[in-house]
Amino acid sequence: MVPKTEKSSDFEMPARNSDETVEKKNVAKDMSVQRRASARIQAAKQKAEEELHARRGAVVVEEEKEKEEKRVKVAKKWSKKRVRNGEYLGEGEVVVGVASPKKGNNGSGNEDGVGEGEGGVASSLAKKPNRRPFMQDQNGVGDSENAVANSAENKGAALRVKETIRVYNKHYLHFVQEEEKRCGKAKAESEAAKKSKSSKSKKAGPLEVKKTHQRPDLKALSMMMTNNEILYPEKRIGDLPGIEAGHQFFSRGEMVAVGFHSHWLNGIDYMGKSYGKVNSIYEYPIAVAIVLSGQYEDDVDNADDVVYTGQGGHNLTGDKRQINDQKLERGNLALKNCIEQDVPVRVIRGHKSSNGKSSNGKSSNGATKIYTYDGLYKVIKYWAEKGISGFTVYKFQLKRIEGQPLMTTNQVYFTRGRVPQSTAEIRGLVCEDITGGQENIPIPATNLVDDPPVAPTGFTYCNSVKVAKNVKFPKAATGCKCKGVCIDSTTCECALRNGSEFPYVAQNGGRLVEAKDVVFECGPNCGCDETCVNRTSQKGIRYRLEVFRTAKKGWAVRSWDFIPAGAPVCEYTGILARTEDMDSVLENNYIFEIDCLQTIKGLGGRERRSQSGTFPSNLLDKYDDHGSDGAPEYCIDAGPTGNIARFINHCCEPNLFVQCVLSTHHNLKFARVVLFAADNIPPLQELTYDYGYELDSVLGPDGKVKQVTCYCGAPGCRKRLF
DNA sequence: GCCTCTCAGCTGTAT
DNA sequence: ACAGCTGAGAGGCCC
Repeated sequence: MVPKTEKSSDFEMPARNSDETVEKKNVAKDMSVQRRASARIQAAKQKAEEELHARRGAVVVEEEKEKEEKRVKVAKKWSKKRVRNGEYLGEGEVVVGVASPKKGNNGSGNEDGVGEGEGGVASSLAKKPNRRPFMQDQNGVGDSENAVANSAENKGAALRVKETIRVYNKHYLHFVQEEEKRCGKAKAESEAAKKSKSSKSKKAGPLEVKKTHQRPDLKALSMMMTNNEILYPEKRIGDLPGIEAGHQFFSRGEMVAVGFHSHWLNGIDYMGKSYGKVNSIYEYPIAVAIVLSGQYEDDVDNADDVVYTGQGGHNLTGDKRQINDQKLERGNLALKNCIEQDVPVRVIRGHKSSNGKSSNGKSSNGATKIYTYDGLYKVIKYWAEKGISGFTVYKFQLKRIEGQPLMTTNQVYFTRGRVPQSTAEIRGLVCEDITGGQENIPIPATNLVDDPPVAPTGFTYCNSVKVAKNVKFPKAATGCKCKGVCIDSTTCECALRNGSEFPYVAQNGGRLVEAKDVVFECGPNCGCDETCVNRTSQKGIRYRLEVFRTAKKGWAVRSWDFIPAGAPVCEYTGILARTEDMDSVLENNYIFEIDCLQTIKGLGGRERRSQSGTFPSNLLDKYDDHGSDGAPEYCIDAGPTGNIARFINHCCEPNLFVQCVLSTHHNLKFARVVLFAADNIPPLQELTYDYGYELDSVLGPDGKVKQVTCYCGAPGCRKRLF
């Protein structure tokens, strides 16, 4: 393969991921050694939020008040259940009836979130004096004028949707953690009981051990309802701001969390008769959303016509067959009423993922089903017929409303179906494995942009961090004394360092529950073995990744597998060097400052992860020698040598986040830098993280502030990389 | 009008 | 294979 000099026009985001340095000659003594940081700067986002608030205006205040009263009611209703649901109380530790502004200490470390002014964007659009349900126009599709006026708010709304789902995922993982703890305890108790039983050979009392997990997804939803974290808690007709046709959800729970379809079990979501008391425009019940489950893969693509079977008459506990006649009531009646009153219905299609295995043979993901919003449909007609079992079933014919964006195959189908299954199927393959066999799974490179296509060159692949000669790397710390795998978070020393909690859940091969200041993993001197969950980030690449060429951003990375939120993607490797030694390096875009300490302390414009101070000050005393309150002393240079992480691009609204991890030693200055999934990431979506440059922080050779345009394309893009 | 009770509805996950 | 939990709607109760 012949290396090719890049055309500078290819690099509007300068020299990111290029293997050949661009414009070197123009830079004499450039101060612009651009360094990535683990915490992002929020200025631009905050500004956008403020503008949004201003736009909402004072009118909304009154409406919010009204809404607030309703929230209090809902919270009261839910308070009992919440107590029953377990110990984890979620963020804000909400007291009944008090609406809590939430801080989204999740994922990318973004602040704000859903809670603050929950449903705010929507409410300004939705609220009419007589509480008429939200509807953009008679067809349910906004006219162009409205569309323009709403587009800016929709951007914010899309972000709110994303944040809400992150909150849901966080609650979900907390409850998985709680359940794993409970099951672990139950297992240990039952084993102990067995032992004593056999030793005594006496009849022990019946010990009921509930092994199965108790639906952490449902608990997460309960939690969100209690905390008023549901983005759109009131049912609405028509589209919801921030969710356009083609939007993918990864569980029924996500849709409930957003308020897109308000039940995790029912197929038909409808507004009941009680809505008629406050709004006499319609005859209720009327349907607002339906889920077509599992029958989609045999359907014709872009099918605009749907025949939907009504609900009822099923044998719920047994074989799920029809055992009774369906009646024209509840959801069925709601759909019928939609015909007569010309009310559009949101149609969501559920698809099964074809397989859950990655090429390494391990079970790779948690998503077995995804749900795609297919747009607004109108119910054309309905009829009753005798079903296969001989009982009456109601059928509803729905037709997609015209004027909505057409679904492409990629949007409609789960993209996994399009993923290559072998190297022979890969289009534009330029390198079968850039790792040279160093990773568990080969990482191919593809190039459909350049002519002739070239492979990434100019670096040596290394799957672990190499230490520069002049750096004294800390010695390995003493570890925990656990045997086998660490289970008891009250005795495992590594868990104690994490605040008496394991930071990971075992589900899907290990997932980080939430972003932390720093994660203490088990290391070489620990008593546990390599299967211990507290070594999650040390297990190498888990997903089938691909390096691919883009037109504007150089190289980029995507996964062929679904990556669940909280799963580790890769470590950032390279040469661990002193930051001051890097000042003389020209145009190196691969330097990552290890700024764990600065993030914990919120120094240098970095956003703190733990607002509530979950990182105890005594620990900070223990792991910090107070010698470096200014700039990070050490960095990782992935320029000459590095791994897959060096190809991952920046994005202002990324799907990965940076997590500092300590495993072999406990020196924060030398923390490992690991990238985790902030969201559920579908196959073939580009992987990105926030480089975290502070605006105006990079100076050019002339001493002036250097500005570089960002081309990430995110709706909330800050327009500048730095 | 408010409160309480009943029951339809089918997914997610472990085995 | 099986646990899971909301919310519509009906009925009862009180003012």
